[in-house]
Amino acid sequence: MSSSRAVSSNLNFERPLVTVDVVIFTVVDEQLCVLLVRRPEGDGEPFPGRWALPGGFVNVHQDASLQACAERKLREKTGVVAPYLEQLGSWGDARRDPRGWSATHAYFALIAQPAISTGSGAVTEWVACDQALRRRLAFDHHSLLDAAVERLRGKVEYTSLPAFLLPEPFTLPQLQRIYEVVLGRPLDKSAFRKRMLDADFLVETGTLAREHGRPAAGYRLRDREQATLFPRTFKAAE
Amino acid sequence: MSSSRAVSSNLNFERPLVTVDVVIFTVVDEQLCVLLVRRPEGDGEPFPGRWALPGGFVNVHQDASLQACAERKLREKTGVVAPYLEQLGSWGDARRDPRGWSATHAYFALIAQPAISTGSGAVTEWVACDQALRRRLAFDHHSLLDAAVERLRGKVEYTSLPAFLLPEPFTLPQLQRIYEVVLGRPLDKSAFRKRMLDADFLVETGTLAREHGRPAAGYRLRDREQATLFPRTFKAAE
DNA sequence: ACAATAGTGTCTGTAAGACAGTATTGG
DNA sequence: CCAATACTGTCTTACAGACACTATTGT
Repeated sequence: MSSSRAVSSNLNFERPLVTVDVVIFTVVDEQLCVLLVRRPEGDGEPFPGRWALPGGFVNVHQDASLQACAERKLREKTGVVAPYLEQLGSWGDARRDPRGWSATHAYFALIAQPAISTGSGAVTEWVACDQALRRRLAFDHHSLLDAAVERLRGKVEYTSLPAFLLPEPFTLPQLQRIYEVVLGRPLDKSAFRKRMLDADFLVETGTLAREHGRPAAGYRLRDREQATLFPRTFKAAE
Repeated sequence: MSSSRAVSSNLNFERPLVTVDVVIFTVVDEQLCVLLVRRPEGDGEPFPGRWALPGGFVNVHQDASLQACAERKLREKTGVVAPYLEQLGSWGDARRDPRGWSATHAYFALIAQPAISTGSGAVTEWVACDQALRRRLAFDHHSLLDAAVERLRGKVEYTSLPAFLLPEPFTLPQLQRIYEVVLGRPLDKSAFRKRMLDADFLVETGTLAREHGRPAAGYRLRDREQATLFPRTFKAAE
């Protein structure tokens, strides 16, 4: 397609740089964490040594689509193949990258556990979200991360999204903990259980023993492709 | 910024084409409509003569940002300056444009009325959404339009978005009609009014006379920058 | 007075939150 | 038996929906 066909209309104008960045969330020690990578120190590199979200240029010969590009970045950094992956939005202007007018396509991913923290050569680190937002990140990655956290927090109020942060099978008390971690407030056990089970997005898979106390029922997601919407938010807006 | 500074890192790879498309909604005759433009017939133009969403290449010298670019497209086609404008998402892959790997940033706008239907030279038309989705549109614009309609329909269930489709001041019965048009089902008057007034996003501006019957109270939006979220959807999910 | 439209009051059903209760495991 | 955790039942409250009612205009 992009090879030989002569096109008479004028395409000889300057094109922006096109990148994809991925905000990868997981939960470690009951804390919502995001994956950061260190920018290289090479000559001419923007923001050398700064922490940044994993990402990079779209390779028009390697990447079939933006989504495929995001999946590639995620795979390269974490080894995870089939995560929950959702487009977050795009950020593009003349000044966000010193190398020129650039537009980045941001995705956000929810994965179960840092399967491999160090994949390729780059230095990567899981950082608690609140802490990551206090660091001086490269480019406008503070904005991207902020938007991602806000979107996640918002959606947690009325979707099953947090279930994608847990390895399967999981128990309802575990899931409730995740909700509470992301929302930053406690939830009522009875209401939580009724809500999850009524939404009918979980499949029971047997009983899971824990260290102490009564074993809990194990569950997995009926559909790992998309989240379920609840008819209401958790607490009425005020 | 993009001028003279020598950068040693290698930027000599092929860059995708970067465009912005805008899905512009309005309501005409109690129908949700979208603005379409006819593709030019020139030699080498993709999809000559087909209907498409208004949009075009990002001009790195003219557009300060993607959002500014979308506002420019909207202004050029409709003359509208300050609409509700929200990013919809991005579509990018190797095949959507025959001229090469391209990525488009889609926005969706809600405006009050086709102030000027014909701005620049291009042929433009307001088309009812359902009908537009049955036409064969250029590029992957069917997908973009479909996503925009779905997003709008979805958000109408729990946000004040439809208010941006009306010229101010408007009345509650008018607003309810818009909700019903977009949702495609009738709503209860009492419940609707309670919900709108409780959400506290409207400001009363006096009384508006109509052709027949009792005059209605006029309202305008307290904040034209963003929509208000309701705590529940209109009808419980089933 | 009547048509037409705007706006209100009242009842009911549903579901979330609060919270106390019961159930099942290991030591 | 006790600690610890999982799960359930019951009561209350909030609010959306249904629907009948009242209010205000023009003719």
